[in-house]
Amino acid sequence: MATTGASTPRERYRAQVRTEITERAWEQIATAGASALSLNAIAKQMGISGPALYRYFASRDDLITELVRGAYRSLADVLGEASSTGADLAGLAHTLRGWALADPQRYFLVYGTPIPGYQAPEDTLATSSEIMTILLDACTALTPGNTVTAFGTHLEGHRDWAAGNPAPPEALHRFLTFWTRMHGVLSLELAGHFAGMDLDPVLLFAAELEDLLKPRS
Amino acid sequence: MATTGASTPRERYRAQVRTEITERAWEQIATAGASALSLNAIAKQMGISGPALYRYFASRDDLITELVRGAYRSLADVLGEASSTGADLAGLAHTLRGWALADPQRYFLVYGTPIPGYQAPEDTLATSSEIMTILLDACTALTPGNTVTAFGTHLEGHRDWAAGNPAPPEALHRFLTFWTRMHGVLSLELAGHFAGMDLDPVLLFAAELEDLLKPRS
DNA sequence: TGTACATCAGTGAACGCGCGTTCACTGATGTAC
DNA sequence: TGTACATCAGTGAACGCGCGTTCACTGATGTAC
Repeated sequence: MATTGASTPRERYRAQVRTEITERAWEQIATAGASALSLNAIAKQMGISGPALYRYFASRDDLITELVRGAYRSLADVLGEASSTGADLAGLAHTLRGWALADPQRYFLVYGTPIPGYQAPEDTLATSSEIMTILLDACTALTPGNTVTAFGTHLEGHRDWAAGNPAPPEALHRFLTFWTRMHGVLSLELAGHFAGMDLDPVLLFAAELEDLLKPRS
Repeated sequence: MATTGASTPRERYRAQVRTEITERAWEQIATAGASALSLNAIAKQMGISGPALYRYFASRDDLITELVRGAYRSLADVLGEASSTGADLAGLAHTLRGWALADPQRYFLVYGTPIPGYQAPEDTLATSSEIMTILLDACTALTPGNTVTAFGTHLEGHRDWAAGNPAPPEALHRFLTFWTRMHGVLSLELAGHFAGMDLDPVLLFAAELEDLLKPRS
């Protein structure tokens, strides 16, 4: 929760209205999906005229960009918080799951179907790295004594994305496995693909996590 | 490739135009995403007037439904073909990957971010079962001698979705693991999340597949 | 084979709608002296 | 404390646009005798 420097009444008011706009925007996304986001609809819901929103966001794209930024930021914050209070990889996994379930459309805005042509703002790359770093460190804490896999060896030669993180190859491999497996279970669960199957998604999640935590051959 | 009963010239013509409409629709989805699908735009691209499309599809939703149906059908066909020519679980995995890479937006239409409020047509449930059956059988062929997991035991009591398939609990568990892990790698790859990372997605896919094929403890 | 009729693909005008965005404005809030 | 001025949030009218969909129609294709 980064504190803004706002201090004058006007600045506080502006910040408050901006916040309300983004809240309404999230509500709308949850109801009809990100592509149905409409500035006029948000204004109507807030009881103000459409053009008034242009005092707060330069365009519709600008608002979406802000939402994307907020989603990344929120995930980085929640994982950072968990990690700094001692959570290990299993704890982070449950934090991630809680964050995803709290607002599925927020999860999908970041990790779901990309809108062809839409480019995420550059500064989300930094937040994305922040998230990876937290998870990668948790993987490093878990790997001592593991055998290096073939894929781990590949990664050792292609580790630019790890941004200087000294994680050993086993940790790099485990991080990717963690990411893709958690995403696999979560995204199918959130998309409702297990809905008619009468199975308990949390048990599947737990089983995948347990397998992930085992020492690797 | 189920053969339609069409025989008169008019029926053949109709089928051909319907096909062209869906082809243009796919092109448009690939360019701007499923939510941007516009009947008028398709008509313009085909050089005919907008209302003419109503001879072929009752509404925009009807067209989308047809696309969804086609996507499921196509995957079931391609997996069925592979399976009936002797492919094992690994072969099916590569078939799935090939199908997904051939048209990412088609993959996402089925397994991607759901559009809140949109209901897939009921008959896709049958095709979905068809897909599951093929994969489940391949899992069954792989499981003899494996230990039953806790999650496998849970599934034994919640196997209605397997539609009478006599797969043992280990196979049920392995099927779900197969599904979520493949989806995890594929959907992140197709969404471009590995793009800036300079790693080879096919190696990650292969590593996950290899792990999946190992006997389970 | 030729004529009379039915079918049906495609047209063009029209409908109401909601969208993003601009612009000149009013009126309230804050600032300077 | 009171007045003069500047800032700026919000309004309402207007813009052009593309959408899905309907309707009465024209003209070509197919069918029946």
